[in-house]
Amino acid sequence: MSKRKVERLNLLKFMPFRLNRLAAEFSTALAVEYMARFGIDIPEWRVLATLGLYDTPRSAQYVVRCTRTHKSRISRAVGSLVALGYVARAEAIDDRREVMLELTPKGRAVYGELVPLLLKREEAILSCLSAEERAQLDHLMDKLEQSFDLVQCED
Amino acid sequence: MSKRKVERLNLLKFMPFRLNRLAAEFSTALAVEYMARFGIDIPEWRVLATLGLYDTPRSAQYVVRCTRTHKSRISRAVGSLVALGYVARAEAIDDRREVMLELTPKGRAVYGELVPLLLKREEAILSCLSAEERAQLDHLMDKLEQSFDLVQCED
DNA sequence: CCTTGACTGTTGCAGTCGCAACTGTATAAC
DNA sequence: GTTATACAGTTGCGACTGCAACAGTCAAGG
Repeated sequence: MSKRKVERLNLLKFMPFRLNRLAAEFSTALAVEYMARFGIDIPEWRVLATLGLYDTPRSAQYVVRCTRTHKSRISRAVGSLVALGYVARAEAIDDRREVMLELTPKGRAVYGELVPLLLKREEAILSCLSAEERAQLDHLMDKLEQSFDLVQCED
Repeated sequence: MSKRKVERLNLLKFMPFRLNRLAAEFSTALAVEYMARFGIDIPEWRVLATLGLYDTPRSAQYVVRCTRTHKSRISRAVGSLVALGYVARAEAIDDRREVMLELTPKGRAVYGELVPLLLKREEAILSCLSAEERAQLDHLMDKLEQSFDLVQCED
């Protein structure tokens, strides 16, 4: 009796594994656009993307919340971007603990050049899905993100 | 003239970013099950899962292909698992370059204990989706994986 | 004012990762 | 048999990451 059959798990059907693989592949496919061309990596791209979305300076803390990336990672990414001349640091006037960040003209130029390339790449990858499937994907991501409380990024 | 409006990109709607975040959150939520309890990390879990699916030994190279994880990472993960007594290494008879791997009884016990826990966790996280939505998710992942050629893992 | 606690951003440190070089083995060509 | 090429797995090394400790700043309470 007993000796129940062992429950098995197919890694290829296991969602966290699949998501990790897909995310890694997706990122790698896009990274070629900014890695070599502009000398920036993923965390740096995230800072660039966050700052590029607005026309007014944002604090580092804001970037941390928006990108859900660890503050040490953001801090170092900002350091690199400043060294590259893409981002300028300035003290905040109202709260001198904060570091206000904004894109330099050079940084804006890179942003303006990079965004269409990345959107085109994303589009190319998602082109294996129909319009309806893409809407589904968007919807599913929304729901999963909400269940993880990943959505807060107030303006 | 000119000075076209700069195309912008909302990171929160950008699929590679969303996938990365979701994958990280998903993995973290599951990692608590095996990290503390059995002292293994993600690459080690992948090896365990691959070997646990079958009753016969597999080569390290097989695990590499199946998990799409770099061979150095697999090599080190196997080292840890051997040290923990979960996995046994043996030379292959037909090709002495290969290292054949199989779970020890202790490793099988861990696998048998771990799998239900992980499936339960996965289930809990995906429970925010309806049955239809889950089928959609599965289908979308399949299509995206195929477009990346992530599917090959022959038996 | 002064103390306490909280918050922002930086940095030292230890752990992890991927690349590339290396060892040992197999296979093919001669 | 010998040589050359290809492959499996390991390991040293440099790069990156997160954690925790830290310095500087702010706000509240006595």
